[in-house]
Amino acid sequence: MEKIELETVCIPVSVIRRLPRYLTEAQRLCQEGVEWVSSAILAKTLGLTSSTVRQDLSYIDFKGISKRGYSAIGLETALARTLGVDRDVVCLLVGAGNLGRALSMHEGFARQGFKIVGVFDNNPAIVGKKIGRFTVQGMDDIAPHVAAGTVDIGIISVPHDAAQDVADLLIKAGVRGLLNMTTAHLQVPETVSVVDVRILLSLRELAYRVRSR
Amino acid sequence: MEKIELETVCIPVSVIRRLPRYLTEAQRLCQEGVEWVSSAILAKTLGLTSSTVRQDLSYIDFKGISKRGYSAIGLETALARTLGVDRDVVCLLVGAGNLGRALSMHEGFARQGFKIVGVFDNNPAIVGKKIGRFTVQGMDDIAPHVAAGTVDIGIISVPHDAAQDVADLLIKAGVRGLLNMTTAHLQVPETVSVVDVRILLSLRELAYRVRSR
DNA sequence: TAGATTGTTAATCGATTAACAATC
DNA sequence: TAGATTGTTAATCGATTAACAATC
Repeated sequence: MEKIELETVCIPVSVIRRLPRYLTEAQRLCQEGVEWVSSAILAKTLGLTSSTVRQDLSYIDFKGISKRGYSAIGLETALARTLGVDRDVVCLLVGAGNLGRALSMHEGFARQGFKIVGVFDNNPAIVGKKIGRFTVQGMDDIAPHVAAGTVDIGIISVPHDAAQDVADLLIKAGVRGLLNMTTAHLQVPETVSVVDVRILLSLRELAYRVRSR
Repeated sequence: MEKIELETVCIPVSVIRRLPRYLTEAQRLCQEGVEWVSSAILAKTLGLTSSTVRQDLSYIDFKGISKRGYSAIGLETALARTLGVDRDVVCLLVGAGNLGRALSMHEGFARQGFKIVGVFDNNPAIVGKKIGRFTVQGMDDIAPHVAAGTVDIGIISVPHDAAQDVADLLIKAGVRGLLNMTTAHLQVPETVSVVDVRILLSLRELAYRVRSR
């Protein structure tokens, strides 16, 4: 009785967080016409050790070559495949305050394959208003939008106290990934992924570090 | 020959990152009139284990009480003192694109003690324009501004390729802490602290996690 | 008092780094 | 060939979790 091992190697979260940075750097190197890059150079550029770089890259389906290093193009291709960069990621944005507005108008995201397809807010004074190329929609419009099944990610940029309700609503509608821009901790079922971007907490961390010297 | 131990306990970065979250929660509890909170409840609310909570809180100058837990007010006070929340943190913002504009107009930061005192950009088409209550200044105005010695933090929200130059300029002017909103890795001397907020990388991480299920 | 909850020590877990044989 | 650089294993480091005596 043999076991067929379906080599779906699980990539640790710590590595996943760095892969996009290698991709960005590989793209840059390709643009500049650089053909080969060593783990030592990559490490220097990204603030890592060469050991970490080699460990990380061992997770993707791509091999370097002794004495030469990694092919920039090969690296870019393999990382893009691993991260699924070829396909657009469809996002909904909830919360049309200053931050939400900035995110919805940020061309950088669209250029990198993150397409915002709807902006929502619960404030009647804002609903119906134009923000860049979007017309702000009410919260009731979220569910039908998600129902189409094309939405990958919900971006939450509402006040702290509204965050959990918005998360619940998005999850109920079927969204499986949340980018949490609030200071709240979101309680979600196992099937849903959350990544936190907490600018205020980062500022506090920084303030502490600057002062304690 | 005795050694006098100056108990300046160094708080690990992992703990520092969580302290602001305890503070936010303690403030909320106080507002709601809650007097006592246990490590188990705090853990539940913040998505941690009670063990982690007790370990973390052991670093601040404040003790809980067996059977009752932590006094919400005492916790708030001690955390505020540890994090230096009483004093305003003075920030400069460099890069008046969508993101920079949003940050400069975000009242939440000011309310939490982070005062932006100047917005700068190298684009002559933007310099002199009004953004909220700010008039965008040119890059040459940064150095004299910092020279006054009151600036704690520089916030960098410029394109990837300009990030390092801006960091160098801010550091040369005397800034000791940088909030990096770009995808670039900043090379800085040991005396300077950097905290990264990389929204695009967070989006990529999330996209990967949503897809690999 | 009995029981709940802390503070702290020890055990576990995972991530990073070091080391080195394989190899181009 | 000699030397540089990879891929991978083993060692280290640090963070998280478990356990439990102290204690209110």
